[in-house]
Amino acid sequence: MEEQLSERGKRILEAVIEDYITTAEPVGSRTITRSHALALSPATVRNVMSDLEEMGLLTSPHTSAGRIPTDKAYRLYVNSILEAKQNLTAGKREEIRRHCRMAGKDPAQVLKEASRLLSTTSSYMGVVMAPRMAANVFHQMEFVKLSSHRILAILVSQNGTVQNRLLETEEEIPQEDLVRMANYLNGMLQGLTIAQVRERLLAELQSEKVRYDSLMAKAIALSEQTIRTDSTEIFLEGQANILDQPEFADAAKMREIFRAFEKKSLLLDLLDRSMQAEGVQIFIGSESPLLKVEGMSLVTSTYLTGKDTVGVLGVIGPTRMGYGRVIPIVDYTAKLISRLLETE
Amino acid sequence: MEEQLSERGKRILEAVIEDYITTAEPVGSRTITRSHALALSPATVRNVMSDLEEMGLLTSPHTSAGRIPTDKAYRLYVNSILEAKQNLTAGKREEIRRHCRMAGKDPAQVLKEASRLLSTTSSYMGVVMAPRMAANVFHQMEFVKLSSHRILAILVSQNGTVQNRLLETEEEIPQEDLVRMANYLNGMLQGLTIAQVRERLLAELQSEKVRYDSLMAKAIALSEQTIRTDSTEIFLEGQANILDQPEFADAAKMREIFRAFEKKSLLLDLLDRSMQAEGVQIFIGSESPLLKVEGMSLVTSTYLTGKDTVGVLGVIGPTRMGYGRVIPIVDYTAKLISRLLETE
DNA sequence: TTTAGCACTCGAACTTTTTGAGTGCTAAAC
DNA sequence: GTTTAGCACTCAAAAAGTTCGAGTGCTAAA
Repeated sequence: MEEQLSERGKRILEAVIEDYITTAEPVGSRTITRSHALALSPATVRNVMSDLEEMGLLTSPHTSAGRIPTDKAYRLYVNSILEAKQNLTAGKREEIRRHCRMAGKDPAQVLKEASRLLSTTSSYMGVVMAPRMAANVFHQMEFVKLSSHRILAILVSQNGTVQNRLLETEEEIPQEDLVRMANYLNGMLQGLTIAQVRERLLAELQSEKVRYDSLMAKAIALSEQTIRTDSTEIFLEGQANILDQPEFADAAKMREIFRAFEKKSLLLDLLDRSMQAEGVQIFIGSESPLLKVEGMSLVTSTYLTGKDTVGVLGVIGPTRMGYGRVIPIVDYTAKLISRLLETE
Repeated sequence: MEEQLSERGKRILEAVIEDYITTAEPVGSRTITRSHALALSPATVRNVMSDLEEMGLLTSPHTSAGRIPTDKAYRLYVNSILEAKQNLTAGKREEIRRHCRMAGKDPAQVLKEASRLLSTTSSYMGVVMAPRMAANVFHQMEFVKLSSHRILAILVSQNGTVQNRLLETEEEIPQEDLVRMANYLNGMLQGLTIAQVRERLLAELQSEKVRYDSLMAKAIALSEQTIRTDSTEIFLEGQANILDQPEFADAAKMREIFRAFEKKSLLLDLLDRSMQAEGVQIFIGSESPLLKVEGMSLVTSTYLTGKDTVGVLGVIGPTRMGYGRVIPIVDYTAKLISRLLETE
């Protein structure tokens, strides 16, 4: 631990990690000398590996097996060793762009597609957290009368997000009243964020002015109902991909993972956390309670609309994940999505 | 085969099936005499079971194991033996109703919720096929201008289904033109089904009248773009539930199942097929190519809006499924959904 | 400092043995 | 003619025992 890692140590650690990433088997000293053209004998490598184990970077599942990297080793790997390799080949870029036919899709569809995209290109799980509704900018509201007592309220945000809600009314409201209500609201709420809209509506409900105008009171009540929901959506795609990972081959483990990701609240916490900082972030196994148990890692990046960070997306895979491959994928996808969501 | 099934044979077959459903283990003659209070010795039961095997209703995985029902036996079971037990307890009904907070949800959300509901109450997979968009009745169309070259087209059906699409336009279209376009279309398309709308739009595109009115031509082109998509949506929920089924304990099998249900086209075929007949239908293992390989069964029921069968929902589980429990769940849920989707 | 050599370890894979649930058949009992 | 007790037989699954080999740590020589 205290001793600084030598250049040679680094190279060998890197070799162990990379072998382990591809094979999922404990790596022995022989294997390394063969595959990684180091001019060293297995015995020497063994000595170094022994040092690395001392430092808490490697462990062996049992005496007579090879060694596997610890979470600490992965952390070191992604922080310092991996640095240089972060650009995507033109081919991969093309592949990502080709895969994503986003024309004519509204934001929710774009994000879902992005999640699928992340999962297929990485061959792990793709995850996208949608922007909080509250941060969207109100554009316009519409009341569509479906039948005498049923009204469909449609809320359109500046970025093209549509939210709708069926409302049942006590008494029938004539069509022209609905139009007037919508006009009134649209005038009042133009350009506010949804969060501000919510505040405004609540304030308005109290005000004198409204109390004497029953139509406007109704308008506000209806729109308040429409806007009430605010669950942050998470798109999680490609869960079947992790079935192919050898470390999850046994049924019990699989079940555990599926259950863990079924309730999305823990995942939400984690994604929220990764929204604090901008750009690519990596959570490795034990660094998060959700990932720890299952031996998973998460690579995320925030995405923007305009200049504001609004959401986060990423890839979830085994701790033994091809970070060098996944990081640029996540990075590039985030930038792509940011561009697609631009409100122009 | 040729010999008709005796009353005693029926009772024993029923016993085998019910035991097998609960334990997932081959059932032996001893077990039956103990658990099912038949006044018979194991030896007698053995003779009868031997007959049943002859008839192709039972098989044994190997000589010294108990017996398991064949698909043919399940078929017989659900057709003739099960009949009487098809009503749901009040408690279960209450549970289903309680689970489903549908207030204010549009049809798509209702259906998704229904699928989840089916999966949790049955503890298998829930599946719902949404009504074909083409069968919906056009209610109104709206063009919302988001920015100079981006228009959000919103299509509302009579039943509250909302479909929207972002359109990029070459030149800027003024707000009042958008309103006029919408009015024109709404007048023209009122009350048609979406299928008819599509035809009408294509016909209109050809017509003389439109050719000289560029605004209307534009309107029709835009709405035609909006309406173009027609993929039938399928909501499949609770896939994690099948992880708990002992017959799928090994990883390879699991993977196979997940892969099979990932591409939904085969499932779509099957669901389409079950829409031919009204009410509850059951597909057992070998009766369908999709289910055969994985040893699964499907219990479906059609649901209606008004008097028209519009969609189908159901439960997918192992062939060894608690049919007696699942059938009423599916039946009741279908009726519930039909009621919720009523357009009044 | 590096490396060849060697005894040692220990899980994985394979083989053998044991166990017991379950069968089919026969002959006696009802 | 059914039904049942009795018994030899079967065969997968579990348990116990073997073998195998990748990999280690240590020592001593290069």
